[in-house]
Amino acid sequence: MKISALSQSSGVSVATIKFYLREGLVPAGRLTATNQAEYDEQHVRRLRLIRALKQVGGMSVASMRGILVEVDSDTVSLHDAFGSVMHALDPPLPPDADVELLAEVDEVRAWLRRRSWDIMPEAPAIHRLAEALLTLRSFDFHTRVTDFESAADSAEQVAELEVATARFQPDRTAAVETMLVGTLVYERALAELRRLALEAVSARTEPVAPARRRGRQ
Amino acid sequence: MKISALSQSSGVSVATIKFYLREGLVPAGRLTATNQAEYDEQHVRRLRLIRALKQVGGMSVASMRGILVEVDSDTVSLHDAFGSVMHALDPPLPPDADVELLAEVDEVRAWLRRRSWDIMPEAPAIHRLAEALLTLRSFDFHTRVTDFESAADSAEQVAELEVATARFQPDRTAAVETMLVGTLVYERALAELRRLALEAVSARTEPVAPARRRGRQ
DNA sequence: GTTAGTGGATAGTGACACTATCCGTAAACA
DNA sequence: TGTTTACGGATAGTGTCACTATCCACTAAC
Repeated sequence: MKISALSQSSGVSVATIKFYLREGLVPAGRLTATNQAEYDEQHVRRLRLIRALKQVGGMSVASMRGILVEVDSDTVSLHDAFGSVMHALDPPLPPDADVELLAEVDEVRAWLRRRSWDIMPEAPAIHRLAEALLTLRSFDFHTRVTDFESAADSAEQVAELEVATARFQPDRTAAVETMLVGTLVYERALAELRRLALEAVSARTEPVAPARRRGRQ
Repeated sequence: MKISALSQSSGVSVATIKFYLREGLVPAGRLTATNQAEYDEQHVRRLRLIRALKQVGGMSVASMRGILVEVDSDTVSLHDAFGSVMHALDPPLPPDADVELLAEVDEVRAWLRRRSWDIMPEAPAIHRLAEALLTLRSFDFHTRVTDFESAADSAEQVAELEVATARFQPDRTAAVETMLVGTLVYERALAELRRLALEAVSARTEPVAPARRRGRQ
């Protein structure tokens, strides 16, 4: 497969593929001459992944490069690879953490321990969750981690399915790519589900007058 | 309060406030002379909201303007205002929808009907959810809306709390702003929770050897 | 009366994600 | 065999975005 065929089967323009090659998002093809290279299904899959990360995850080229380096590196266990990708997904932590945030982080960690969730102590998601909880509190939501038991149960349920699907993949790279795309796209799906729940609850709380009633779907 | 004081109490630079004023993200102050204006708490609150939308929601100035127009417009009911903001949050739908997507949209709508969720038929979230489900399926996840019953239950639970908190606000603008920030920040929090769940499930599925075991938090 | 700060306008900056062009070479076709 | 097309690789250019800097006439504060 030459570059124009790769462009055809991925829907990405030749110029853009060249750009991604330069940026190291897509591995180079196998050279058959000074100006001819062979690309394969691996490259098509990679371009599909890049499109998903960009469109659904809103990721920048720089952060995709960071993630894809983790995808391609062969760490010892698949779990380690998942972890690296997960940690690379969250933006790096700023070094300045105030007391309030640290206290919240401790609460989250204690909650995780009670749930028997085995998480790396330095997982960025812990900090990001604590941060979000603090922001919520500054906007009048009296939310604590402990209010998330039911949400955690349902997240765990979906996670089982995702991990199973990822582990079912034929090779390691495909497994990590599946985990990555699953993380982001399920996130999007569940966020949209939440928005629908908000609209439904708001409608129930303040029923719409019959005259102006929206048609039911 | 003059602009330098507003800058102080919001942590946003004077130059940036001027920029937001030009862009219509922040309402103009009350002019007391040709070159003097008064700002108040409303402006501080707005700047805090903008920071949250930008940092947590990753929103662009253009989309924030679109949202904030909805926040400031006084529609008839609070529910309508919530709806407008919700619909403005999702990017506008492309006019080209293929058969596959439309079928998925129908499935989502049928599911919503079964759940008795009263949603506007044209809610962008329906399309976005259908889109995400299709993407998941193209990546080996055999996911259907009906797999989200438990997730929907827990989303509904959190939504109750959010709507109650928003309705508790003193004035309409504050209520809509609260709903908006709640939508995005809870989304972030639940996404991080999900990432933790994935790490926990992955660890459980492939236990880490004791020698390399990460310390429990 | 001097100086610092103000609202408002305009121009400039740096990052980002491509996109276009050029080059020497190789493949595909006539 | 010649000619056209496509290739890989390099470099330069483009449009958008979110500020940022500078300038101006003017006012407030010391």
